[in-house]
Amino acid sequence: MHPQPIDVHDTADERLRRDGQRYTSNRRVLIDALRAANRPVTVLELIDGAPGMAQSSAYRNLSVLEEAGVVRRLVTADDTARYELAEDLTHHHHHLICESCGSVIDIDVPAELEDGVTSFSSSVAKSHGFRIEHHRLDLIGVCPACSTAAR
Amino acid sequence: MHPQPIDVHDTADERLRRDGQRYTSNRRVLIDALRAANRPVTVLELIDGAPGMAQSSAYRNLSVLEEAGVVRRLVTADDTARYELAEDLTHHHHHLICESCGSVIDIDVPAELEDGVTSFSSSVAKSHGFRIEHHRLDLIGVCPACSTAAR
DNA sequence: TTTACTGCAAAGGGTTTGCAACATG
DNA sequence: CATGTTGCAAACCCTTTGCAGTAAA
Repeated sequence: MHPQPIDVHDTADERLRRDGQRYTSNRRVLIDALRAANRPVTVLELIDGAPGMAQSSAYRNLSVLEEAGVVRRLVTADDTARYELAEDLTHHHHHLICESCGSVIDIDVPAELEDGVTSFSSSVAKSHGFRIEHHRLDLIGVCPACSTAAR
Repeated sequence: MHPQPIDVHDTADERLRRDGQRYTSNRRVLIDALRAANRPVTVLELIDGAPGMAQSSAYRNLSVLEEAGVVRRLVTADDTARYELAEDLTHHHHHLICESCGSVIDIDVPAELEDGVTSFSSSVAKSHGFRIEHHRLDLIGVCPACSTAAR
């Protein structure tokens, strides 16, 4: 996929510069937190994990990072936004969502299924005149912790 | 699937009663609007289409209807909730979403692809200890209207 | 005649924005 | 030193809730 391993910070820096933005320490902290999480995290989680960063800075920076294509914003089951690193900095994946507690886990999908989605996608693009940018395949249910807690 | 055609109003009435609720005229209006829309609609759209219904009633009723399994609440790209009739009152389908204007269109997925998702789903259920309730396969891009407007 | 439903208005909670101070190229 | 960035606080918007009155079983 990638000729050589991508350095997330270098890439972030580069993409921000392209937008006339700077790769500040707040932004670096956010990227590190997202990388460490390995799952989509809420803004509140990010703020809690980065004491000293103002809420507004977190929101503003995430928005700038999204604009630069470094992170992706998701809205899943609850109404709070979650962020993850852009797929070209990690890998293509999908999500397993607990509709009880809202937690999200990354999952990988078999190549055959992925291919099926891709070809379906292009046929819909044609029939509906859409330019399709990406797709989203979520499995939604109740996580082990929540089903245990409900007992 | 259904031995005989389901009447949406009868079913709504029945499911509400089961919950100790009544099928009032406000609720009927919402159901009719959802049925006419044939796509997920925002609460604001529903309120606009039902003059005289208080915002709070719309939100409360949609919530009651969701609880009764008559409607489904979605959060797609923008952060506003959208509602549609429950799938067992319509049919299983997926969504084509414009990330520019937020509009949502219902789409049907080929049976083979659907089967692939189902079997993947049960393997994930096993491996992660999740009880999987449903899935979501969205195609996300830019609708014809928005790509034209951008020119 | 009890219980659910309604509209109104106020509160709630995640997110955005105005502004003056700060930091970076 | 010009422009981007920050923190603070206020504003914003969608949604929820308290309450007193109304309607249905």
